[in-house]
Amino acid sequence: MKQPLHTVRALADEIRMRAWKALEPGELCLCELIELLDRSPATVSKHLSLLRQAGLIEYRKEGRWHYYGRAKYAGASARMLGALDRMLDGDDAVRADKKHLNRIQRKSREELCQCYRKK
Amino acid sequence: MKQPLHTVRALADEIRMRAWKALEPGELCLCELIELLDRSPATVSKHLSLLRQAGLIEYRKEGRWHYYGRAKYAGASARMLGALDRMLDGDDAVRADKKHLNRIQRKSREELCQCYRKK
DNA sequence: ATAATACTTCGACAATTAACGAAGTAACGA
DNA sequence: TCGTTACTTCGTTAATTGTCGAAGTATTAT
Repeated sequence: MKQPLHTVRALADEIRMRAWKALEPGELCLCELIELLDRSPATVSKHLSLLRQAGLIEYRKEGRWHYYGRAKYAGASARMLGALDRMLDGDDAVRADKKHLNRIQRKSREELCQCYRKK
Repeated sequence: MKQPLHTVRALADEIRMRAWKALEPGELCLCELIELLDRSPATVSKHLSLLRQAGLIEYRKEGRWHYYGRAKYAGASARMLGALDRMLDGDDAVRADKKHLNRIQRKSREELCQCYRKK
């Protein structure tokens, strides 16, 4: 039961499912995900660490920035996750996130990460 | 986000994932699932009602017995659930359940459903 | 050095969920 | 009709999970 359950549980949360889907085209910096998901840095960080524990995403540090991206999947996992991607393509929230992410990525680094200075 | 999340959440529990997998070959009576999953009737019934709300299983009544079986899936859902089935095939707990279920199904109706008389 | 930035981890609290006994319902049997 | 059986729903309790502020860490800037 271990691995499939672990994988499914990791995706069984709105924030984590949206984050995972947002990483389909490529890696993102945490600050972009914070802005996209509209949660505190601590919360987003914790969700991503959960996805990481499940082996669904990886991350690399580049100076101060932490980039998260999908892991490589194989076998039945890959097929399951691929099918889930297709299920999510039609979803309203996912499409809203896509638009939102486009706007976010047009911003500069200075405009982003405002979340740390906001108060 | 609605449907895919609903589906994934329904499966994000050990008992429900085992129940769902146990229904792959065909429908089962609740008392068989109670014996298999080793939980109280109330607990098993509630888990199955959750799977039903997610559209993953259906049930029909035949006299006093309630038979649960998988729903028909289509499109990306079908592919996702099919891949999940393959992921689960290798799992130890799933294989133990298969053996256990074989033994359970050799029992008569009178031997089964002892769970209601046990105390 | 010192200060700021971009995060993560910790600790606390609130909300959600799993579990089951007890009470309720529907079907069958005497 | 009255009891029994097979189950569901309800109500409570315990455990888990989501959330975020505060404190901690690593990296860059001055």
